[in-house]
Amino acid sequence: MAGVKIQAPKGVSEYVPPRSKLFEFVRECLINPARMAGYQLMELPVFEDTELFTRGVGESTDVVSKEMYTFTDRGDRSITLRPEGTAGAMRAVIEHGLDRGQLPVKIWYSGAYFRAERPQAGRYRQFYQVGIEAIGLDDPAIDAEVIAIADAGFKAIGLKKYRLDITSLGDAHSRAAHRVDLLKYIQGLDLDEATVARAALNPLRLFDDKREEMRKAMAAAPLLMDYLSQESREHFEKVTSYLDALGIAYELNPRMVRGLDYYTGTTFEFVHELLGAQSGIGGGGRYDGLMAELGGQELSGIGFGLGVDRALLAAEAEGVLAPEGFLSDLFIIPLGASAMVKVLELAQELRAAAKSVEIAFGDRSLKAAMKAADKSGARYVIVIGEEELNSKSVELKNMNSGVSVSVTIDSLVNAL
RNA sequence: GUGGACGUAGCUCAGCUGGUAGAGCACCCGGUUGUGGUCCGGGAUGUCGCGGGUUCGAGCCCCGUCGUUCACCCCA
Repeated sequence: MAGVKIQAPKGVSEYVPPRSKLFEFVRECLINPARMAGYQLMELPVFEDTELFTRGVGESTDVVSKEMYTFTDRGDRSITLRPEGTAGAMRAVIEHGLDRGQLPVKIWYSGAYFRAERPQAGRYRQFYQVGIEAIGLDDPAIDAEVIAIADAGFKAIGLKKYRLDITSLGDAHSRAAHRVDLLKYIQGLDLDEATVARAALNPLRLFDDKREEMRKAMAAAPLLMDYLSQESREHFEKVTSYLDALGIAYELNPRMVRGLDYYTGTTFEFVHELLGAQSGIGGGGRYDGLMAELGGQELSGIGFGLGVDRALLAAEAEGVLAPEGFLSDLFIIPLGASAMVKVLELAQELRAAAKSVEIAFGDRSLKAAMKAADKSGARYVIVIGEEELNSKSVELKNMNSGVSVSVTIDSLVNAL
């Protein structure tokens, strides 16, 4: 009778209790620093016009050329499930004219993203990110702040075993000059077909090849850092000096490669030590041409995307537990049908007073209800039956110490 | 997209050279009157991922498929 079992689509990440508690904690940690710095929420669609990504992210990127979930809707429009957040955020900023108001525009967002890749540890087809964008400011101090906000998020989670890689991709002139020399260098190498194809799309990608022989082959390749214009170099030096002042450790990594075409200038990546092949827990950088490319004002911008799934994996690898603040304050056990009404009322009242309350539902034995109270992790438990309804007082039991004290029902709020 | 490993109760796994399945944990009930965590007793649970093949007979062998996982590619 029962049909074939329906499973979640391949490679999606989903979180159910008890692990979802840690997910909630991790995501909150990553969002909060942005709020504390005056960034405001932007709630965006998960699907967009396909062209937004081909134009914004770049057709030469793997993300766009082979990892997008694209479909045609009923109006014959080409729609794509967002593979990243920045392009959509820029589109919304332009569409709502935020770029014509006070600058910088500082926003944060969080949600699901989609990439049709082969799943792997820390790599999912639907995954979660927290991102921020600061638009309309060239000040290197904002670069440092953006990086500091990401770092604060990881620290809030309790992560320790990660490092920050940072580099500068310079401006268009710097990159063009470097590209000529890099291509010349690459032509002198004996490469396989696939690698030649990659080099044609974006020669910088070869710096990221994990194969030992390629690492050796690229060891003497010209570095973009050596081609930076005076202006780019000064900007970058200020960014790093600010990070020094903030006590944020970083590693200059001139071979760092980012997968999205819009990056310019300062770029960075947070890498966790315990994560395996998919070790990047967050990354970002400047995208000084993106706004104009998408039809907006000629404004520079900088932002990041932090991987909630990977940060969670990192937290687990480091033994971080969800804090106790996620447990209930009180667990109420009604005894007998007449007590339930009072219990529902009481719970409503206490919750309105910001106390978290759980109720033992169902007609189960007191012993079973106590066990449920124990497992819920609630701090206190009370039983409400005939006696309590008459006396208007309850035994407030501390589940940790096992000690209980008698308090009136009216004074419960204060006792918790 | 390419390559390797794996797929047995909710979870972690065992299952000898093929003879129609087991453990631990979790879960439920109980250990006499309304208070959990330990202990004791009892209990439910599986189309052995799915489909096909070989065989008298397959969880164990073969093929396919779906999924998981690890790496490459790529990236959060």
